[in-house]
Amino acid sequence: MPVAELPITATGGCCAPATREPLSAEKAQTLARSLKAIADPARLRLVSIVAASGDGEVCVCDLTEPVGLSQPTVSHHLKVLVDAGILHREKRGTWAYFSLVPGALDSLAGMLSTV
Amino acid sequence: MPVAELPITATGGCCAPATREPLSAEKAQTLARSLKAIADPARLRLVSIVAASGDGEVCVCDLTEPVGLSQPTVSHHLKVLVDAGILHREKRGTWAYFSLVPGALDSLAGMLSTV
DNA sequence: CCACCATATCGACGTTTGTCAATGTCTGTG
DNA sequence: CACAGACATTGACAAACGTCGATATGGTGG
Repeated sequence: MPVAELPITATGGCCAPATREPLSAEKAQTLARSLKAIADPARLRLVSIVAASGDGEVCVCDLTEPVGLSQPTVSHHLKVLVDAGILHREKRGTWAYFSLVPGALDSLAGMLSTV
Repeated sequence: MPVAELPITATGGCCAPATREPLSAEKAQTLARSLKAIADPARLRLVSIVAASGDGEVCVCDLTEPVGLSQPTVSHHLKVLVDAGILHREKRGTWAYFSLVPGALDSLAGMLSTV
């Protein structure tokens, strides 16, 4: 499930109870899936490289060498990140350009700190 | 490595360059290790239950039933969370009480959103 | 001291994950 | 059209992971 579709927990609301409700099994499942997508050193570095790039767009050929992994492996990691809604893929001609989905990481971070 | 020991990235500093440096392999490795610790539905629920408890302390016997897992499995997950610096274990008599390490999840969330 | 209870550890098992080589697909070029 | 280059997909394999039953440990109460 893309990060953007994850339900936001009770924004606003003046009277949150002192003891919150624990996560349901389903919400824990979906949140864990998103976190698993980013909880990998290679994928963290890939996301980091995309985020650090000046124009916010990187093609696979620019990613293979910095992480020191084969092209199929990098492609696999990118697919995981795209499926999780963290990266966006845009194919132009022969190349595929990847960019950060705005707010995706922040959304994940927010849900993590309110678990 | 406990979350508390993870280096904080460049707090302050007025002149961060426009394009940040990508994560080093070592930092990606340690951050991934911490994220993996929390990126599991059972562990998310365990942390959630501890966080939602009124007095902030829960013993294992109170955790086994809500997550629907065997006692050894719950004990294993709790060990992972303690080793990651997310939960704190205090043994009093026969029982072991678990509590959230203050700021651990927030620290993780912060590093996640600045990757 | 012995039996009991809560918890931790061990050993085993099936599943998932990360990785690569080989191959497929599509696009631009000679 | 044939070829080359960029990327995706497939298949295979080892390593890591989640889970449980059995067992060990260590404090409590009779």
